[in-house]
Amino acid sequence: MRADARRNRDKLLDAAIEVILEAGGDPARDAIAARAGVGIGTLYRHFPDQPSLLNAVVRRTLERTIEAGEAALAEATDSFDALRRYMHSALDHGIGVVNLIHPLVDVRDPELRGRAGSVIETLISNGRRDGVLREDTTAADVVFATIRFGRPLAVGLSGAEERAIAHRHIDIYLDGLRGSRAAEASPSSPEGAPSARGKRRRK
Amino acid sequence: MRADARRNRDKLLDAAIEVILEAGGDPARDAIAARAGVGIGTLYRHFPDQPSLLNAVVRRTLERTIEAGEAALAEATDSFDALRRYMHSALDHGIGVVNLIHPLVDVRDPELRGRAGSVIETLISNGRRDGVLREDTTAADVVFATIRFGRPLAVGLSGAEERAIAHRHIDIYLDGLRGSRAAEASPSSPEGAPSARGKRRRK
Amino acid sequence: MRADARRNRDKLLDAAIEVILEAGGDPARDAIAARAGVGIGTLYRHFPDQPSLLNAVVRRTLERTIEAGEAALAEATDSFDALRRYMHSALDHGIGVVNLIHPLVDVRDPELRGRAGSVIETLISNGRRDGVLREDTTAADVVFATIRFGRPLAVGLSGAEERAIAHRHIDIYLDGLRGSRAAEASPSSPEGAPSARGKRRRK
Amino acid sequence: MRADARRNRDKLLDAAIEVILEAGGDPARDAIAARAGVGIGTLYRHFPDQPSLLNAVVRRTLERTIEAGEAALAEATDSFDALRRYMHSALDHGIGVVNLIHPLVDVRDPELRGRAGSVIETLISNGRRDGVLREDTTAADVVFATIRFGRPLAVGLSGAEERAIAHRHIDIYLDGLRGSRAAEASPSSPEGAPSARGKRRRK
DNA sequence: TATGAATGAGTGTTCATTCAT
DNA sequence: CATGAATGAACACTCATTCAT
Repeated sequence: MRADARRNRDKLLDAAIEVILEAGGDPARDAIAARAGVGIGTLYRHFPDQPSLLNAVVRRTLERTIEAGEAALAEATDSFDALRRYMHSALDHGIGVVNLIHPLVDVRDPELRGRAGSVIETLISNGRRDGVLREDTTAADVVFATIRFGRPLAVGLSGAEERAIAHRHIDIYLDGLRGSRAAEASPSSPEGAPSARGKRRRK
Repeated sequence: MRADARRNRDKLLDAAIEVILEAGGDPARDAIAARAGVGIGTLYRHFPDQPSLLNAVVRRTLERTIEAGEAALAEATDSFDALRRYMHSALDHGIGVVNLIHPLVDVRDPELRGRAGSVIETLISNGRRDGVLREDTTAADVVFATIRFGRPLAVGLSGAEERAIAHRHIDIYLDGLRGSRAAEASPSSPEGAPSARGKRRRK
Repeated sequence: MRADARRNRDKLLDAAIEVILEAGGDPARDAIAARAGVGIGTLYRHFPDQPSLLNAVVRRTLERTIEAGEAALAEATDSFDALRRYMHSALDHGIGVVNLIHPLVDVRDPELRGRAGSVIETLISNGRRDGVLREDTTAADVVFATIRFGRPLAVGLSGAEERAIAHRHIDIYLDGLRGSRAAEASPSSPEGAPSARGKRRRK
Repeated sequence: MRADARRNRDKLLDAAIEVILEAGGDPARDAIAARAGVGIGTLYRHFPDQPSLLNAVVRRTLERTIEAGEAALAEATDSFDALRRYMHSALDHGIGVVNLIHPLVDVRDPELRGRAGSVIETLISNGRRDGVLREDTTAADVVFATIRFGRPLAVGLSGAEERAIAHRHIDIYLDGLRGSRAAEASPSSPEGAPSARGKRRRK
């Protein structure tokens, strides 16, 4: 691939992430091309259809998120701190796009999925081993929640406000994931209730 | 207003809420009309432009949510339970639409805003007074979070899975909102609440 | 026909003439009904389809115009004055609607056509007999021109300005229809010009 | 601008003038696009909204009309002939569109307005200087009348019949604008009539 | 009989995608 | 390869007409 073509491809992906995080999951094509400073034809040359563009966007975001998780595992002072670093980093890397555009996306790459799953599992199992996470913590509690906190609330807040609120929500949520206190505080634990309730609640 | 016109208006609002929660914040007009079982012209008679429809949707959702909050304050066994009931009810009443369509909406009714603010403030101040919420809990910690948990993740999950995950996330988040004394304050955990709540919550 | 029904019919016709002269030849139905102060259903009861409404409008206008012509013949001081009175009266009676809506109208009533034709022919033949109209004056020179001057210019002028301009144009045009002067004044007649011009003009 | 784009723009303007003169002032967009032989999207690319299209149409017509007037001033044998050439040319160049679509149009270009006004004023002042126009001739007598004669009567006449009638009406009207003989021909002028008439006529 | 709500075909406009330059 | 003009299907909206109240 020629150098200029590679450069255009990168500009397009960056532009797509920006536009998606600003305007939602169904980005206007010319908006992306205009943001990237190229013609609409160039966008279609690099990404002939919608899935190919969105897949590339998700892939780029996932790669960055996984790297953030691996770094967190390597650098964190303890296993709770590792999870915390991971979730905040994912937010900063735009993990929200995954959710927004997912219906149209199909990232199958086994290597990528493997690394992503591995990072999450390690974060959770370390936390449970060290007694800093609830015993019943699942991957869904981390993955889906991270995606949820990455989505813009889109209520007219500035980007800075959005980010501040999201980080705050993550901190509170992480506190809810702590095992120790929950375990101590509720010896006659209500743990069974939620799942039971869940079953009854769904129609 | 004629009886049939009122009926159609209600059908349209219900349909709009359904479609918005399924398909996102910019619902296709014919989809709403078709869902309501009326012609497209009828939709435009009742809601001549997009803001008027979305405002009505938000208003209806807010009214229901406020009522749920007032009921929670009246019926809850303790102030943490009241907040818990409120957040789960808001989710069940489709609070997520508020977020999704907010950019186009402008609900100014002071009476409604007053009631909404009053419910939230009471829930939080009661909780802090009783030492079951973090000292630094703010309205934003409740309002924005409730909206966030109300939004569909839209990752190809069924409606039932969506709801189960959202309720689970709320429970974890609520645990994170517990104050320092929460551990001491709730040794006799609120076993009854969940099942009772569960029954009341289903429509 | 009940008295109130007759009243509604009249109100609708008056409203239709007003709306047509203001907004052009394709009047919006609800605008007419609203102007008349009745429901849209009432309009359709009286005039089940477009032609029936427009025919009634044209008929009413023609009747008034014919009466004006007959009065002009009876009261005028001379035959040129009769024609002048007729054209100005036709303008005041809204003759412009005839032209605007004609494509959709089909006034066949032989009696009406007979009276209309008779008035015009008498006006012209009297004028030629008295030497106050060009020898070559035809019915088309009067009928089509009268319609033309009755049409609003619609260039943002007020109703009063419109009427003033139209009456002024009629006076000038009538002067052009005078016979004596034309005959004497253009001995080196411009007759050749039109044909020569005609050749150049047609593409 | 690319050569093909320029070509399409011209085709669209020509088509718009044709359609407007045939069908009236609110031309159907697909009709224009179809007449021009392009897609509807192309029309919107060149003229994103109605005013921009109609402005371009008026501008083109005005330019042609002004050129016709300048040519008439340069080539005419006398000052009455110049005015006659101008009015007939304006008709041939579709001056009628100005009137039909004016409410939606806003041609502000000072240079264009200046040239247009200058041509008209010169035509009239020359005519008055040479004694071939009524002393009280105004620009409105020429401009508005020219527009009026340019409008189709739309009474089911063919294009050729329309044009023949309009040119005939112009010739008669021009005769009415002659000054010298008007004074001589109507010594017992009907001056009283207009005002008396005026009283009766105004409501 | 009058009313105005409901209908849906028709028209206006946007935007994803193709293709000539 | 890059560009941006052209295309037309899809969606938004209006309004003539019908019909329940």
